[in-house]
Amino acid sequence: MADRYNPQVIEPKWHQAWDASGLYATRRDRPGEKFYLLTMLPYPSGDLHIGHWYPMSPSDAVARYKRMRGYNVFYPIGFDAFGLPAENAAIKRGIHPYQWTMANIERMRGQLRRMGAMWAWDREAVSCDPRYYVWTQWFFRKLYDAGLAYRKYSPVDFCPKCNTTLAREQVQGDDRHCERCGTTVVKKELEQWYFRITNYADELLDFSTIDWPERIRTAQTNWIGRSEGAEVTFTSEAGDEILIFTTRPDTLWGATFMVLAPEHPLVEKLTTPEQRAAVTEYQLQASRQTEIERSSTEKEKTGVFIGAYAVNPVNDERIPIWIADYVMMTYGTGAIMAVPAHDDRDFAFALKFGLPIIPVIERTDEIAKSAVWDGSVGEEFAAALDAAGMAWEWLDIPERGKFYAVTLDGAEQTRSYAALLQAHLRPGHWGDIVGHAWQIVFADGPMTLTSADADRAIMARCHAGYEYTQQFRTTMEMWYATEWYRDVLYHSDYGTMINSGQFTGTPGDTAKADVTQWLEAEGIGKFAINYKLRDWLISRQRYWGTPIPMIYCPDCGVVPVPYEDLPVLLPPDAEIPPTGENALKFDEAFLHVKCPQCGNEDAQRETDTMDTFMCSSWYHYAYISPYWRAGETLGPDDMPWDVEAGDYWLPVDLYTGGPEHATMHLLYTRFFTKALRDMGIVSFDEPMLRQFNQGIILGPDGNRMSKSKGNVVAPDEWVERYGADTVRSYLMFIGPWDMGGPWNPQGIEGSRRFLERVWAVVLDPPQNPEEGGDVAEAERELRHVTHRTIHKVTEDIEAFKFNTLLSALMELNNYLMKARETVVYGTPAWDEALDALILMLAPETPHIAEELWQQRHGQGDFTPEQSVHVQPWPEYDPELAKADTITLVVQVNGKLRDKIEASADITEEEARALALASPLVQKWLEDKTIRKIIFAGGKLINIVVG
RNA sequence: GCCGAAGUGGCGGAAAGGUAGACGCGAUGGUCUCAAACACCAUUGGGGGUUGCCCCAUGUGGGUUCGAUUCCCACCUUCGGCACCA
Repeated sequence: MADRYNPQVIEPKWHQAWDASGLYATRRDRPGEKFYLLTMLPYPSGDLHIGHWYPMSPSDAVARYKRMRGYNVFYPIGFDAFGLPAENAAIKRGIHPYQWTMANIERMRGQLRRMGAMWAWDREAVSCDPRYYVWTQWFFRKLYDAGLAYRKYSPVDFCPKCNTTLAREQVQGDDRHCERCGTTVVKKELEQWYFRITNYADELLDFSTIDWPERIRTAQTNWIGRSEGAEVTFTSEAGDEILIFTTRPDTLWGATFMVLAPEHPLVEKLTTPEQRAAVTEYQLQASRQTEIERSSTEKEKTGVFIGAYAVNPVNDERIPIWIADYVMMTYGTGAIMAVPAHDDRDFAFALKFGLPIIPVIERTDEIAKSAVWDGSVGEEFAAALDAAGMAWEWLDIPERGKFYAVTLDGAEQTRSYAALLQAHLRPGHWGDIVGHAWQIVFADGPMTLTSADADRAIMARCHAGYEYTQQFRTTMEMWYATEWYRDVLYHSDYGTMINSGQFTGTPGDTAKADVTQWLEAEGIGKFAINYKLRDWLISRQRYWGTPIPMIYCPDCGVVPVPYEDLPVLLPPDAEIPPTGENALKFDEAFLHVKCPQCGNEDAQRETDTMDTFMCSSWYHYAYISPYWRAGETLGPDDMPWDVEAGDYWLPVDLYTGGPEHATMHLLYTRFFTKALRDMGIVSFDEPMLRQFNQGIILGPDGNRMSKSKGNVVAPDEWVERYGADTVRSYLMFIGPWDMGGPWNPQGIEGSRRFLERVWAVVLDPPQNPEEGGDVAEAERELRHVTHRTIHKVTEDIEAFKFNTLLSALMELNNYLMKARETVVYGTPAWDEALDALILMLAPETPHIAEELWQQRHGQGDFTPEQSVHVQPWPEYDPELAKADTITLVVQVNGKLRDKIEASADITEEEARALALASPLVQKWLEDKTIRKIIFAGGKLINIVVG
């Protein structure tokens, strides 16, 4: 009997042997292609939980697999070591952020090594090391020199608790809270540094050269938010030009008012004295708004009329100008034309404030509705509707009574209905048609809602004729009161233009382009594109980050730190103020500096540090040659890594990580590479060719793991109990890698049992061997099973389907357990099967695979050439995988009726004969005629009877 | 509201348009044991039955097909992200 499987012994043993033999040193001498596999670098928060292992175990398996396939694999790791938690820990515990971070990194290195991953530790890079951040600063300077970094005085989101500004991506939720600590952010006016990521907006929308998950591409596309439309100049009555952006120039004729953002610069000038007080009050309220925690997501529209009017340039209509907080100063031009008939926000605003709503685009479905109140027409109306084939029903509104609710389909029917209605109306009464047409039909003829003037005329007649309508300010408001109408009152279709002067009748598919062209010809407006994407705000008012290498001189102004003076070092002895304020502001030695341009002694350093996403935008380059040229003097023409090595390894072939970075890190790093390309530093357009996002491992209760829920799974204790191989394989077995799922503390037992059984199959002799049997046949069957498994496992690992990969290996092992007791034990086919099993386990469970491989093939002292992890991946032989017999599935009308063992190369003729001969099948054919027989894929036959 | 993902046994989950529930967990019964644990063997979607059988079942309702968990249409639910972007 061999020793029992004891991971506590073999795992440390192999860690040591692998390290000592240099097995995982990065090599370029293998015959195959290079493969740069990158997994998102961890933040050293202190403890690794199982959530860190979840992305890393499968990534490591892929790296190992690729190596067995002959690739030169580069699989580096490092630490994203700047950031707020270190500073907060410093305040709380009186430890310097550097010490805190380094202690955590040391602890995590140990935990990561216990996983047995094949990381290239010789290429480790830590972003808070001055030898690292000197290059982060160098990149900042290059971006500055390229005009991609600029400083702007602007209102920014500021977290009072973290004491720093946040990028737009880092502010979340309706209450606009800080991503990190949950505190509601405030607006602050500060001088801040930005990167011009917006220069690359269009290029960032192009994913054609990279294989990234759809959800990431969609998230980035939505985030960049490109819209095409037009900029159009409206003019105030006093002659001020008000520029607006619209995606719907085809709706210009329906603009019945304008809305400016409360902070729009023209508000001051345009506001009339009578409205001044109300406007100022509203502006104040709006500016405070982000500071107030909003309790509800209901966004009731608010706004104030500023007293002034503008002229709609397409039809010379005089329209009022309002301010409202639903218009953002930061998007477009900060001013809009409001087209309430075809924009839901404008529609809600107009309804609330009684502004006219004039449809200028036809519905594409041509549906119309008409409500005719009981008594407005004679009783013969119902029969007339039926005779004309018009759909109607009686509806009853308790306070208002009954009405004929007529639904009309198409222009033709709507027209004839208008005539029919008019003919049946009693004197002094009316009925409305809404949707495809917009009319009030009176006994003496219809009035149509074609303009704001028409709206006023209609209301005047209604008010005079029927007291009930006097509560309504506009025709649309009156119609809106009938609930049954609501779904046809507003739409945003691209339909045929109506009520639009010379453009009336322009079809929806060309309307936008036609109007834009005309606007340009008339000099009223021009084609324009807008993005939601804003420039990347990188300034952080914190100590623990990369100092921004800039100097402010009383004489020269903003002066960049010369390349040769880099790095600007963080003062290691800085005192972290308990308030969380930036220690650099109080560090006299850091702060005061001589101007590098004019020598003025009163210059000051920039005290802000960079967003840590700057560090992670280029870490995959740092790994190429970590701490490159440390201590040397740098210049603008240097290369930030070993070019020869970079040319070999770059770009990243596969990037694995979480999808939560979709609009931050993954967008920034693409921008960064494109900027480097334009500087001539790299020659490719995208940093990572392929990306795969894993899911989230949940707590045993199915919830996200968090300290507050008390459901965090710590890997250390599980490794102690079961070994790293069991933890690794269980994490891969739970389910599809990209789906995540709950950690089941009982489920892991199965993974451990599986490895125990592998151990037993490989090392233990038969327990109750069977006597006799056909050896050749048994070998053929075993080879069939082995090669089918190789095929399946190879396909699965290529597709990152580790759960089904492992279940295939379990099946093979289950088969071997039974086969061990037969004559096949000890045959060449048996040995081949054991080797294949071990080789296929090597990527997922590297320690047990190494141990078993060495027990079978080891020759004394371990050398890296002998390792299971450099053996070639088993070859799949399709001939051997083929089975001799199949189970022919026989269906009658698609229902399973019999299964018949048959030769694998059975012909359709033979299959028919077999199937029809089956008594189980014949039962279902009695009294029936065979209509058709389908023979599919050599494994199924379906008899169709009727 | 918009975008994305997903609904299959008691649970995690399998199924190139072709035997629904692979593999594993749990459960039940058995072997071993003084006993327990481990291990091993058997059973394990629901219902019926004449027990070498049948019916029902993949969120709901339709459709395409000889055949649908898979494709199409509509809807419901859950999770994740974005959210007044003109």
